[in-house]
Amino acid sequence: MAPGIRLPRAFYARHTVTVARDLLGKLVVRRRDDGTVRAGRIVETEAYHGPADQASHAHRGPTARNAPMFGPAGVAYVYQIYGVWFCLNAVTGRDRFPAAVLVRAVAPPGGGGAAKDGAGPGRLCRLLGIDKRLSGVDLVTGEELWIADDGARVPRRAVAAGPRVNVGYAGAWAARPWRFWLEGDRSVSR
DNA sequence: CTATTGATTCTC
DNA sequence: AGAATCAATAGG
Repeated sequence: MAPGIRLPRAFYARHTVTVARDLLGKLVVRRRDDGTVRAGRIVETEAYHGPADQASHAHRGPTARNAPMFGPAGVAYVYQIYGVWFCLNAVTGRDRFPAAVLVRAVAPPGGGGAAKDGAGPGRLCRLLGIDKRLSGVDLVTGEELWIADDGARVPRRAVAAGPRVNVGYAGAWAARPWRFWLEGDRSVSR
């Protein structure tokens, strides 16, 4: 069993941007089918908020792929991009309001290990063995994937904010400072 | 900077 | 049905 206390549904059921900031420093915990457990500390996130957010997959309404975003908070939304990479999101906000936080990068727990392995949303999913079978699983009650708080404190000044990446098509929404990361962490994507 | 890659989504 | 689109990444 990995260290820490699993985040409750109330953690996710807040404003997307608040959840994105608060997820920094938390642990993504993945239990694989063979029973082994892997974890990574979140060092970078992005917020996606509502049907009006042009950068969000939910902007064009519900589809088979983004259905979890329209459900209750505390559920995983995993999708495949460019045919190759998976990206992990945590659904946030009110039930039926499409919002989620993209986990963009994790650091190997314990500080050691290769920092590059968790830098970037695609690499993090490869590291933790996350694929789209995990889309729609409940992060609060599920046994395969959840997010935990091990008590690590994140100083306010260690958190940096800026525009989201690779969403240039989103017009004015692309400029919103809805990406958060831990300043100076080697695992933050670039 | 470009190539890759295939599920998902858009347009007939 | 076929065409266009990507919440990336690796390699020049």
